Amino acid sequence: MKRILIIEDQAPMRRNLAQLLELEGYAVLSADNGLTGLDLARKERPDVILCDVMMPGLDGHGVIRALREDTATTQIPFIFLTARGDRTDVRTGMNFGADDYLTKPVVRDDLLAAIETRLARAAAVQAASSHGGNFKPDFSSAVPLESVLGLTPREAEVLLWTAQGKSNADIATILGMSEKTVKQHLGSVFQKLGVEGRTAATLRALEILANLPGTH
Amino acid sequence: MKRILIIEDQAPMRRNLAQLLELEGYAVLSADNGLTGLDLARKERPDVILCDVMMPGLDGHGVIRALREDTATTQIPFIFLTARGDRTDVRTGMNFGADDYLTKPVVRDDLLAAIETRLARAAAVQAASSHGGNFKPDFSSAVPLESVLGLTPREAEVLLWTAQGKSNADIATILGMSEKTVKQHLGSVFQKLGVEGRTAATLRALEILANLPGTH
DNA sequence: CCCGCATTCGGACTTTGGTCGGATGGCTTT
DNA sequence: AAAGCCATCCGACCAAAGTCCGAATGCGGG
Repeated sequence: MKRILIIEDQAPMRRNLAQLLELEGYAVLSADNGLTGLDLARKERPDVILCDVMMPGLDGHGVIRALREDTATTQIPFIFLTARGDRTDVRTGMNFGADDYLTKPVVRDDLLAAIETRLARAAAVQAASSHGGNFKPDFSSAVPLESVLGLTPREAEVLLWTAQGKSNADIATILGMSEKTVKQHLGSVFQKLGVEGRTAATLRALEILANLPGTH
Repeated sequence: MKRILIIEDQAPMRRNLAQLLELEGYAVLSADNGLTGLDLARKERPDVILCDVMMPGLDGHGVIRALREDTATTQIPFIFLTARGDRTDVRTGMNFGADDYLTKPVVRDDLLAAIETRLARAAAVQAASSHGGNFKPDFSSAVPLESVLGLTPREAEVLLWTAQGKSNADIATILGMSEKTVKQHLGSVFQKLGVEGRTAATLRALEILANLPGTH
């Protein structure tokens, strides 16, 4: 079940929204001010956040700014609620990284449509990144292995080819060395990584090569 | 350099936007109608799309609907341009999954702020999914290997343990069979996957085990 | 200059991985 | 019921991987 966080200082409006969403099958969390809302968002990581702009203390803009600064909450869809016709408010909110806004009084259909759209969008992004081609180790450079695992340049090169499924003989040809030397280097690698066998070493290498930033 | 696609049927407005953005250091692509815009978006995968709503033929809503249906373009930030005060247009656009909107006439600062915000947001999402521990193969079940690679249950189990760096002897103990049998199954696996050696097979297995959806 | 280190290679050996052929039992097809 | 397919299993044999010696080269810093 999807979880929605409502941050709204006016009690009747807050209860209205909560009731409406609960009837639609959402799990609702509520906060009556920016600070406790921010706190709840960080702790609970809701699927969508609904937040009023005008609030005493920490207002909606402050809330989203704080959320967007934290990598843990930065991708949570954020919809804010604003008074009708206040164009500047809307723009500043969107420029802080909000995903949508709704003008008060909130119409039921608009609210539900906005929430569902943002949920669908978040799901699409997630699916694209976790399903599509997420596992793409970068075999273009041995440097990361060298620095992260504390290997020598040559050892790192040998491991790089090993992690691509090459045999010792192949690697010897590729790197222009004797097969004995390949074995020698691999032996050092095994020792430094504390593993036995090339497959275990490959796993360690892939952990690094597949988690590199900026490989797109 | 970031690439921006402008879809706008009115030539003066289109040229204005293009010039402004080029001065800011963006690479600009232009289209004067929905269809060619859609085509360009699919081929070029720009970093941001700027699109007018009112256009003869395929309008802005049609464009975004088509883009959101295709997984390749679904996460491209989409900002649409609308005539002032047309609240319904804005809402339907947002409900199709647009990321922001701007009211015409477009103010320079609003435009740049909106673009930068969406770029930053896309970058944040990307960083979160491709940087933090992305490589987490799920070794809890052999079924995916079985179905995706067309292996028998036993073969899939053997491959599952092989991909975790276990030796044939270990696997024999774990699965309660002779080491010879482990070898036999692995041989079949190699043949079915068209690979030589356990490390190459491990890579193929990880491609599947690390890309499974819903492992969060 | 000498020491440490990375890199290179060799021989001889043990262990592991991989292939080939053969056997069993369950299952469907004829 | 017989024939065939397939998954599972195993033994013997050969090839590759990995280990334990030793040793040569070249490069940088105390």
